Amino acid sequence: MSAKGEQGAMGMSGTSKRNKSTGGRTGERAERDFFLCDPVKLARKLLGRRLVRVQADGTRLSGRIVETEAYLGIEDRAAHTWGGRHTERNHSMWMEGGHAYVYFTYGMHHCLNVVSETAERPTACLIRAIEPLEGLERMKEMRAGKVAFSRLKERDLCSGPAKLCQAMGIDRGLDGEDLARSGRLFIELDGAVNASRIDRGPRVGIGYAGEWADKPLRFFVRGNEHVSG
DNA sequence: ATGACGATTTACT
DNA sequence: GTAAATCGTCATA
Repeated sequence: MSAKGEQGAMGMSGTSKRNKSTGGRTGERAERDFFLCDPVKLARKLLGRRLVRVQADGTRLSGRIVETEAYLGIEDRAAHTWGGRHTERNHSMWMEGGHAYVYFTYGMHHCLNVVSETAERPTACLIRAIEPLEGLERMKEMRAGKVAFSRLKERDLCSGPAKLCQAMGIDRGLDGEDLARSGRLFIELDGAVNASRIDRGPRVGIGYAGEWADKPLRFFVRGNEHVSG
């Protein structure tokens, strides 16, 4: 495919330095072509990358993506676009790759997807977990209220699709956001994960999807503490 | 207009 | 381990 933004291009040897909690250096940003591939490829490519959320007051929150799920669109019974469904809620899944699809569920939770492929194919990747890197204190505040502030551990902040949305202040106001252009929500390319460190398994919470429930479309960084479940 | 249902999380036995 | 919370969305009527 395109030369830019492909997997494995980043420094693999131990010399690359990782900037922790204070976000001094900014990484190279994911451009449009990064997202224009099938959702399984994107789910793997997203692992290790940095999800960045810049809040209204300028606070920068970020985390390393460690768990994703691919949703294959019309044929995929577990996908919101199954059978060609195109509704008000899932409209963003019918946008070009690189847009955000944020939906509300269970009457209280939001989940973030990264749309893949072109507008003709309504596919996406669910971001299921990130490892917090920047703005941990702010994330803690955002999460507090549900869980007693003092009892919140780092691994409680973003180890689930709705938790990370709460921690980063992601809701339907960011539905349809273009991650390739937005200043509020985007992906930085530091830290691709080697294929040998990626495990896969069935997707979570879609038992209703018949044969599609068993397909191994969930990807995660093996052994990472922030992976859900 | 209405009823059933979640791509989840938390608290509790 | 199980169950409650809680309401926007969608299919059906």
